[in-house]
Amino acid sequence: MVKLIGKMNARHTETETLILDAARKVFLENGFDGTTMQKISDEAGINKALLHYYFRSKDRLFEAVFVEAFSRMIPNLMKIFASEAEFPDKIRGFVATYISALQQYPQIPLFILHELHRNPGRIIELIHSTGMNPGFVIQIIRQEVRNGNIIDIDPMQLMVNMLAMCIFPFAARPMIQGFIFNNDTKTFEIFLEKRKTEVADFIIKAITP
Amino acid sequence: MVKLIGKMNARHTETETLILDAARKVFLENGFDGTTMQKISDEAGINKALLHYYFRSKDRLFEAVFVEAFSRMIPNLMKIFASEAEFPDKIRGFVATYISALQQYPQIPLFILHELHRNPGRIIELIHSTGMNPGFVIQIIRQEVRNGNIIDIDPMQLMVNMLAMCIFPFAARPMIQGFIFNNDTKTFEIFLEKRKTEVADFIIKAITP
DNA sequence: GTCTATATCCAGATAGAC
DNA sequence: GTCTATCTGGATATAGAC
Repeated sequence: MVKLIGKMNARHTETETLILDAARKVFLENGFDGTTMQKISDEAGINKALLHYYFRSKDRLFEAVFVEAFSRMIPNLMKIFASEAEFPDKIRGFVATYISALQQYPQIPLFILHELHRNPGRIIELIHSTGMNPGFVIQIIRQEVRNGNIIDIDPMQLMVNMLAMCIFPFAARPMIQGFIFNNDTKTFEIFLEKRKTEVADFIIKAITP
Repeated sequence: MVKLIGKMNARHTETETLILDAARKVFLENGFDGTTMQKISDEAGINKALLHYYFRSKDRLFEAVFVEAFSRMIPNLMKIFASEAEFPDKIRGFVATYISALQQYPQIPLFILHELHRNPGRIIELIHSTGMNPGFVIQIIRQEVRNGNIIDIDPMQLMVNMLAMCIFPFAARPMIQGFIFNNDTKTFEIFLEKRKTEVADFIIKAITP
């Protein structure tokens, strides 16, 4: 009994976690089509057949990784907009927190964008499963416009602008780093760090009346 | 001789063009890993073996498509910045022209971003082969800052902001359309149309002193 | 130049020993 | 639960007939 409790409390067995870690790494780097079960089992240091023992198919294993990554991409950052802070401070909080979150998993944006393109149908299921609601932020923005706190701007456009400036640098990293920074990783990271405040300032200046 | 001239003037034979058109379509939609030679030959309505007759391998065929797409992605829009127009008008021209260009090939952004991620080394060759120079635009912006025509902003940050707001909506279309527009294609297209002026206004307001 | 047929390889998945 | 061995399908690529 005592032994069992120890085992039951762990949501995953050791091997299962080992596999998921390896799968996350390989899938995020190479996408679904670019990933083979062999690569994953090599990364995990176990046998290929074990993958099928724990997760029945490549699809199921991918789904586990994708859902996890997706929930990180659409974070509960929305809560920042629900706070009582002034609107400009909400912007500042959102931008800084979001960029910081993405810095921890920089491959997620491109991964999600590519896989959503491959299978757009998956979106609908996932929207509901994450329980997030973009319409909420839209409402907040609309209210700020009505109150005259910000200029008359389409909330959708503002929201996409915000997301674009936060997410794009991660998805386009090879291009930006290669073109503009002569492939210097360090410079690019400083650039990202500065964006946490620069982007917020940029947006705020654009929308204050 | 006369017959030959007719043939020589055509850069590609009929079949070659047929293959390239099909390859472009399939590669842009599915990426390198998601594409099979079978799909391409089906799309072209010819035999699989013919692909290898005209282009030796899948890699070579892909390269032809990629280079063409890449040169569209990094357009000679840079020339707009070389004109004698006022800086705000340059912004307006760039945004409107770039978004219009992308509307014609909406899958290009995600395709390029994904493939560059898969093979970043390819960038260096291509930067030179296209003969484009991002440093040029940076210089223009820096000059405007010096002249006091725009606020003191890091030219790199401004440039990335500009590119992000133009390109991101195309790369993230399934997400934006699915989340914000309830999967309504028509609404999304109107949204894009409006961005041609909205984004420019947004940027100009953010950078005018 | 265009086809059919085939060689070769590697992927995902399963069977069965331990 | 973990391994080796193997099945089966589908991929790129080539050989050779027409």
